[in-house]
Amino acid sequence: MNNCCWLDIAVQTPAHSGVGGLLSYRSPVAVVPGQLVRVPLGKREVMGVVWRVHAQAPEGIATSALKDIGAVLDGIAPLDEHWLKLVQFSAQYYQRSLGEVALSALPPQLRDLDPIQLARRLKKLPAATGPVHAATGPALSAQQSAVLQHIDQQAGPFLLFGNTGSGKTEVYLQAVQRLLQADPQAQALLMVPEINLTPQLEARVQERFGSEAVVSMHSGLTGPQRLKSWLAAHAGAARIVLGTRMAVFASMPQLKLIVVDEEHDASYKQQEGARYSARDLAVYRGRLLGAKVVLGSATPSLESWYQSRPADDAAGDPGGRYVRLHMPERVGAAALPQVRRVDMNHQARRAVLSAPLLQTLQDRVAKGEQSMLLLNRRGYAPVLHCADCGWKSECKHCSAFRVFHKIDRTLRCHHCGFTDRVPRACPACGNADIALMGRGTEQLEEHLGELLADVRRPDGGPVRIARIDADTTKLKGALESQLAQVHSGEVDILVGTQMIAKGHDFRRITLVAAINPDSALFSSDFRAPERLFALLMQAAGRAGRDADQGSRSEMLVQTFHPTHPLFEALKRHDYPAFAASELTDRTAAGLPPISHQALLRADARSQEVAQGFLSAARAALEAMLAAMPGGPELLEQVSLYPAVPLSMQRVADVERAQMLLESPSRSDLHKVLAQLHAVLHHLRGQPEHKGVIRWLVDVDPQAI
DNA sequence: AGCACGCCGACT
DNA sequence: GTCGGCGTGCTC
Repeated sequence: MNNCCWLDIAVQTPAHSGVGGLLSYRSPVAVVPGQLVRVPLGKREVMGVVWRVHAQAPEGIATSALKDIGAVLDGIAPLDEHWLKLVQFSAQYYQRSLGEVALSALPPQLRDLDPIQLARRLKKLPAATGPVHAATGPALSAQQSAVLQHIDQQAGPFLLFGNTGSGKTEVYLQAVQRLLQADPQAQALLMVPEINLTPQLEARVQERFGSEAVVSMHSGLTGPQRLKSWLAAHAGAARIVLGTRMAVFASMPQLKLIVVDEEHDASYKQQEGARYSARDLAVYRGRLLGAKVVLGSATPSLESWYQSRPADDAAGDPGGRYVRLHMPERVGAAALPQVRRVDMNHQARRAVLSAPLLQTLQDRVAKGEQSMLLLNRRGYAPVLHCADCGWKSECKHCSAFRVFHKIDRTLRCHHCGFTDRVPRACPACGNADIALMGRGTEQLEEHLGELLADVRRPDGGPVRIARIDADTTKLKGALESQLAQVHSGEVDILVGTQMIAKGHDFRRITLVAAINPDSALFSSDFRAPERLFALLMQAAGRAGRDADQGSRSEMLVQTFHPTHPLFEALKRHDYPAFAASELTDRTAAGLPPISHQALLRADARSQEVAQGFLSAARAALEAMLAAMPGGPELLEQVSLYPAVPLSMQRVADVERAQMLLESPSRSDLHKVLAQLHAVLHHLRGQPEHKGVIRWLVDVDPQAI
């Protein structure tokens, strides 16, 4: 056998599996790092990515134990060094195995197809396109031109802080256009938070740059579509890649510009497997490549806002690492809607719709204008309740109430999906009089129909009410068709969850109302106010985007706390004021973005086992650090909190507990996290922790 | 994670 | 007598 070399190869094995690192193989033929290969692993053959190539056999493992690699996928160019580095960084930062991150960043079809099928697929690929011709865009406003000039001249990364309607998308498109003009080989990556938002951006980008050079990457694609997009990007033929968070891992050898639209959106954080933040990885990737990175939002995350703070010489603060660019004006001079707070303390007790809101709704309907009502709770009523014995519609598998859905008379758990028919009488005491508590979108829709039954549209017809939430959009294409109804003016009042506030342009809507936003003001989640503010600002931006309607569009907020600073800032459309007050609170409490957090979570059949595992981990970690050079200093910088149940403690009969790690220093936090694997691996073998189902690490968690 | 091997209950 | 439940252990 002609032994050319020994290889370290990344294969899909999770970090906790005992073979979390790179595996060594022997190769009879020359290969290079980044090459895709098939290798034997146990009884099967899997795909791997060549990470390192050695001329000598590895130490610490018998040469006889090393297997030969299988086929080399030589029809696919090796992944470049930057991609390998991005994956390496992600794996280390988010505490997962290299192979897991590498392989999940590749299209699944690449793993599953055998080499012959793959070769056939490769042959069908379109050839690389020539220079991309861009259609002429609209004339830029002065502030758009100024922002583009900054992006041209400075290194970034940039935080583009621009109101809804200020023309951020046009800035992105022009930035791409300038890039492609300056560098005919260059590629650009545009990310949006949700799959729902890709079609409209896709249409706009294709209209400008043609469809040849544009591909999409998101989880809604079929296997073959995704493979095709990936290969086109990898080969450099796709010059513009549009996608959701997964697209941050797209192989793009000529990547020169990354745009993260609505950068504050929580969807950029992956919530399973490697829990990466695509926004943060975009910034890292940009620095790695020397590519420009533009993060855009009307309500930036406090992380990005803080990171783009100007220097304060008096306080000795050198400022953040991002460049903040501001676009305050709305294109076409459309004013932001006027915000009116309705004090619910002065309304009829338990009224869902206040008198002023009802009156305004009637007026709008009579004038033929559209309204949008936001209620962050789907279903009919959140809880079913027996007044006699106190029974509530709890889910027997989760620590949550099951929600009453009137349409099919079911009680549904929104966490585990457990569903059955609504009981006729109280299951605990037999009382036939069981009552509904609270209101969801389904009930709001029904109530509105009753309350506005006598109101007529200008054409004399009855009010038309539509509801859009996760229940009405489950079927494929349902969201699109419902949105089309709204656009065509068939709908007078749109009721929905936050789903309707995000990104969709409803040009005819002149009234937006938040029905019951108060719970976020007093949530145990410290980011709840930030999310509420972003949601309401975004919803406000939906109203009256047409200039002729802007002057009379308004937003109503029903609240028991009308003087709350959040609503004061909302009334003035003043994100900076809101951010400043939040940052003051966060600083005082030592919370992100001032500090950095990680969560260690354990799942078990019982809460005791889950917490016991975490407590043991905490003790072992402390003992280990105390004995380590530099460890005691680290422990002073990194707080290890006691294990607590998750706020959603039990889901589908699994008890969940977590331990928070917090530090003002990101690097110190990571030094501690680096010790975790060894500790947890050791604990896992002990009999008292046998009941642990799984553990996971969440770095920079989005909710604690 | 897969995928084996391995040792105890209800079926052709 | 076998099919199959998922506990335990290994994968260069």
